[in-house]
Amino acid sequence: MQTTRWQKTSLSIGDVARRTGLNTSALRFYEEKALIESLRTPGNQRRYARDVIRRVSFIRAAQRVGLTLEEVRAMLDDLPAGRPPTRADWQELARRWKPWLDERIAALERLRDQLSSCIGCGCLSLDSCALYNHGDAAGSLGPGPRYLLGDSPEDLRARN
Amino acid sequence: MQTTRWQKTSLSIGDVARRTGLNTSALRFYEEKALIESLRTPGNQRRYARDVIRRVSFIRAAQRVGLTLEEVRAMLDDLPAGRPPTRADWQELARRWKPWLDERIAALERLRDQLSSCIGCGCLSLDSCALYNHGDAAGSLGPGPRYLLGDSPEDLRARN
DNA sequence: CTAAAACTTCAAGTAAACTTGAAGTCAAGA
DNA sequence: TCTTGACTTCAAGTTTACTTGAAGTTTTAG
Repeated sequence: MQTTRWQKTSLSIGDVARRTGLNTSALRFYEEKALIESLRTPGNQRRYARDVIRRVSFIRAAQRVGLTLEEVRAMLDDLPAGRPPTRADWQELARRWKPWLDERIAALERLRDQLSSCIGCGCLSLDSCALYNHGDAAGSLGPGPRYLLGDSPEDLRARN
Repeated sequence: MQTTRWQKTSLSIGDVARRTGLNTSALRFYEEKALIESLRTPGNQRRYARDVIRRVSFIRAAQRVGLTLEEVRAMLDDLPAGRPPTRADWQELARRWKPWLDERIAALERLRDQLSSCIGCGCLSLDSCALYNHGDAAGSLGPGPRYLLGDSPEDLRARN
């Protein structure tokens, strides 16, 4: 474990793990998936540029709102290759991301409102109920678990 | 394939699949996970009560906002056993669910605002930046993919 | 009554996002 | 110098939520 003396120019995988809260195995996995990159020491150990922290943090933030790693990779591909991204580069990325996030929020709000008005409605004509419209955009998300940030129902129940 | 003559009292697995938009295999899987239940014909085929449609729709809706099947099962366990749930039962469930959904929406909004103000800030003191606070509640969600409803970044880019 | 459609079980496969373990190499402090 | 701790690769395992396929049975329409 290296102690920060002045300003380190390169970080070991353990350094990055500590600063991002991720496991080293996750970082190697991300590299394998071309989400991050590294140089090697003569002894074949990874050394990361400082901006990898920002990059990893972005990845995690994106995951939290429901993006897959593939989707995140696609977004990160828009960042310039070869040179470390500037503030403007990140801003551009954020700008592109925001409407997507806004849509996501809107969809969640729609669903909440639907549920409030529909789940309790007791309607017997199932066909007219928004809950039963399975033909909408969110129909087939594919396999695998999907969850977001926040509490589980258990947490909520425990709280009352 | 049975044609609805008057009002059927029990539904085959194919009926339920058609009405919910799910695959029959998914319905068997849900039953295995105790999310739904069925009776059997003398020939060992499944027959569902009509309220299974509502139940399945609820499951899908909950999944869309990010609940795991386990979490959904926990919520459904609050419904009365033995008798078909009444309108009041569903209302109660919706009531319990709403604040959770609201929290979720709020968290998404917080994240959006953080990103708008933070990603583009170019701050060099990483420690003070919200993006870099990996110690928050959403830190460890475990393995597996997580995604929600909505467009992928590709969709958004294609649209402009 | 018979053929086809729909159903049954069970085992195995898939995808995403990692983790774990084995077996060995590198780096840093005493 | 030596001994840890940190690192390396690679293969295999884990979880969630299903799907697919094989091999056989039931139901239903004609």
